[in-house]
Amino acid sequence: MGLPRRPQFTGLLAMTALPIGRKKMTDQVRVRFAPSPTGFLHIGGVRTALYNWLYARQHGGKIILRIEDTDLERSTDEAVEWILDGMRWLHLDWDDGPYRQTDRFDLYQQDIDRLITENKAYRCYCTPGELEVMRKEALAKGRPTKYNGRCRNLEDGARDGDHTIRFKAPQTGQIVVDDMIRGSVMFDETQMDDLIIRRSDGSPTYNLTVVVDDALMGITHVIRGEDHLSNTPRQIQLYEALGYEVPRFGHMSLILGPDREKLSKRHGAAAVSEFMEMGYLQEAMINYLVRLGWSHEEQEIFTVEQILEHWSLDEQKKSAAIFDHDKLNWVNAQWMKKLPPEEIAYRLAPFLEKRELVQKTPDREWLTKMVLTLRERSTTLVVMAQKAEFYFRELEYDPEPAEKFLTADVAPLMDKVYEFLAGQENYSQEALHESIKAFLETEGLKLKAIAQPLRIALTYRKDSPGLFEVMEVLGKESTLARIDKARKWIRDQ
RNA sequence: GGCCCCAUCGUCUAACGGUCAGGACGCCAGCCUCUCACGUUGGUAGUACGGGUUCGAAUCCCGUUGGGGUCACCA
Repeated sequence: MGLPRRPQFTGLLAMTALPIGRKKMTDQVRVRFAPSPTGFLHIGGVRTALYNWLYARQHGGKIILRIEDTDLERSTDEAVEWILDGMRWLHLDWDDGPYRQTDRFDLYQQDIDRLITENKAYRCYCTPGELEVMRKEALAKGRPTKYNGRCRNLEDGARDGDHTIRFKAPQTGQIVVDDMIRGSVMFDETQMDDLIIRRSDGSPTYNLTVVVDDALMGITHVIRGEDHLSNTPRQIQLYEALGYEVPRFGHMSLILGPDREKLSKRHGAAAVSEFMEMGYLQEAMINYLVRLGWSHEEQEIFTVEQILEHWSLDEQKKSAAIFDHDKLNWVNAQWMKKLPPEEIAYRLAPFLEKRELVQKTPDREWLTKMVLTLRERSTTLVVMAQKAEFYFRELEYDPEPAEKFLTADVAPLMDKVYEFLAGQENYSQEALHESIKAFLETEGLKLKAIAQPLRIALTYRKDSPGLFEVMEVLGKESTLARIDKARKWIRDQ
């Protein structure tokens, strides 16, 4: 339909960055969002992106987008698109990237070579099958499942063939993670495993690539989910082995499902795209997500600008939060009313198209008026599109209320109302309200007497927006046609 | 199971060691009203347990319990 379509993504929000805490270029904040393109963009990933974005914008820093696609088996281009779409939908823009790790394999290889040369990594010839056996054995005996070090001190050339590269993890001492959210967390190096840093097919693995990239890209703050906390000491060992500066870490609590387990698809929606399709507003998603684990006074509804002004990473709660759809719905409903109706009309358009409801070529102004009648009773755009249906096409009467209200005894009254409305020219809701009230008074009647029958006639349902608003949006012609149709329906009964 | 993290209403969260433990969602009831909503008023409901420290503990310490995460040639 000829509805105006605006480019989905603008870099506009980048300009809302507060110039607070701006520092010299040398210690400028650099954060990154580094999703792996192995599926849909999880809502938890979105929250990570959001926190990084906020942190960068608050500190006048940069945010880098990096696609971690070293898992050649599971990574897809489609998933990369999903990530970008999600970021754009939420207006989370980035300053650099997207980089893809598959474009940077030679960089990782250089550092792997360096580790081998410096005797900080070694070739491991154990097969997946052998490793599996070792692991099962260890688990059965009830103790640590780490690699037994069989190939750790192999003579050069002692074995040949397929091999992985393992990092020789230091085994003495302790590692302290000074976490921005959790405070200091200590790990014992005896727990550290000799991680595989290069697969037998030559591709580097996650723990190596994150470290190399974060170091090379000058990342100063790593903000990510708590599920990465136990990876952190391993990564710190790698930073040190490679002689790179260790960044600051901040591990945010996870989002849980109602059963208190990590939120996933089986809890219902977990992908951004689903929320988009369910008709949630971008503003509401951001608002809801930021309130999960953080609060400011007794405020519930925040614009991005307000979040930027008040939010702070170190005020973030440490405990995991359960995703509450009811609360999201409420937040969304607030935003449905808060955004300008023209804006809602604009965003509603695709949902109307999906229901094939725009054949009437509605103009923007008309659509806005319609939105005004619907927004108080629509939690999402999908709900609004549903409720809008009667404006666009003729429907079957909802049988129960039709039988109850469209009865022979209201027929004469319907006739009178029809005649009266036929004589009216001003179909603004205010005028209609006044004139009909006055008219009914002369008839010695109350609005109540005719409200429900009229409602069924005009909207086919027993629940609807106010009658006068409906008439205004419908216009004189449709209003009369529908009342007439109801009169005939009554007669045919 | 090892290691790590966490713990205030059902849920999201407030509370410099001194508050009748506050707000929000949900739920219930009243009001508003042409229906449904919106709005509004009120109600329901919580410091996991046990020890300390202290004149005084939701708050600090220890333990228990509970929940979560993580232990891959995934990220």
